[in-house]
Amino acid sequence: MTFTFQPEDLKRDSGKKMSHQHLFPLAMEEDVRTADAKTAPRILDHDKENTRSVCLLEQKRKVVSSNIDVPPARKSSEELDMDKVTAAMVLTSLSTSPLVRSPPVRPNEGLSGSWKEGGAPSSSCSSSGYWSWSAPSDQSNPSTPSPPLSADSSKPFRSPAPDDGIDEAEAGNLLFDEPIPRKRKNSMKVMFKCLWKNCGKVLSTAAGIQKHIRTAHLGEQHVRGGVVRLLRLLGLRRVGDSDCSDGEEDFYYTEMKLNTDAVADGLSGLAPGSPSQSLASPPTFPIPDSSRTDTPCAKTEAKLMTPLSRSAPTTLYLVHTDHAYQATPPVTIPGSAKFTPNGSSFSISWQSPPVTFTGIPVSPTHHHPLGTGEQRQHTHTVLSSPPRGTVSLRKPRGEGRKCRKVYGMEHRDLWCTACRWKKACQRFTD
DNA sequence: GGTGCCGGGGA
DNA sequence: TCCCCGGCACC
Repeated sequence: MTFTFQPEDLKRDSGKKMSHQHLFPLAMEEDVRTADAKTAPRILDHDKENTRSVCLLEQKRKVVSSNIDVPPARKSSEELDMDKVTAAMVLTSLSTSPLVRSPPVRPNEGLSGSWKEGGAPSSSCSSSGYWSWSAPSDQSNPSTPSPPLSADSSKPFRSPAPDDGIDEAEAGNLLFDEPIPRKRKNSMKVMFKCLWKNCGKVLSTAAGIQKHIRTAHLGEQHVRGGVVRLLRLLGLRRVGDSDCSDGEEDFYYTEMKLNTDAVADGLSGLAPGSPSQSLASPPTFPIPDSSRTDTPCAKTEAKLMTPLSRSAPTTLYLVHTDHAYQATPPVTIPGSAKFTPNGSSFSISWQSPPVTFTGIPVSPTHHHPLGTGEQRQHTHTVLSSPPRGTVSLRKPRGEGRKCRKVYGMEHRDLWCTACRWKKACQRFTD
């Protein structure tokens, strides 16, 4: 696969090579030293230049090979550095605000690569041009769908993190959403990915990922810093946090911007539910092939909702709660999310009301003495029908016999006035 | 098509 | 305010 960014990359590489001498004199010195050690006895200026040029060539080769895709064999040589790289990358991503972070500005760009969608290609991916491709197509032709995803392009967008299996699964999942460029504009979501080795869990909230890291990786001794962390999560992040008694987990997760469709389509298997995640973190289910299916996104974060199908429950929920007379919770979301409740199902304690997603649509529990069936049906109609333009809060039709039925047309004078006037019957009220 | 009833209009 | 009716939704 060829990338449109390659010229820029090459130019950048050349520029980097030039700047490399100035910006990283130590490395140059080291190279020169090693070269000098080899050719020390016969040091001449000309020889120096030669060795320097050789070093430049080598260095250029290094830089290029670190920026442009390298076959996977490269990983073995650099795998030991990945932890450092990952740590640096996480530091970078943490030191910048997730909202204003600009992908191209990134130290360690050559090695770590910006594995966000807009940045340089990831060095660990043999064909990572997908995300980088989408960026120009975003600008030039926003309505164009993403390029044909060939089979070998299924390793997009990925971090150089060591956990490749999970990343591949996740990346493959992220590929399933088609026109990423357009959707990314209005439906980006920041996810948090655990960078712990062989973990790679992705949660939708920092709290969730921190808790995950804390509990799953760092151990429980960090719970004591929960207050500090809570303050930080409440917007006081990294303020007064200098003692570093806590927050160690910050270095084990990173943020990544995801398309919400990708999230919606593929997030379900990502977060192995630490059951006390915050409300935004999606519950997960064991997916055997690590491919993501629908996620039960019946949560408050509308950002995670797919605009079409998955927004329906939310919309219904909102519409539903708008009508106060419909006292029942929106549990009759008609087959919206195909929950596959495993044994423990999940009664996540997020605020979305008493929904215990057991997979069975719960019928409203009105206590109408007579006419529960009709009432229920009416409620269902309200829920399943789109919000009408004409808000006709038409009263549900009374089920009892009315004057018309009781007395018949021939005894219309016996009707109640309302019935005579074609109004709601006042005699046989429901 | 029958029925309930909302919305509107005329007196 | 009373009375009537068109029209709509539901059955």
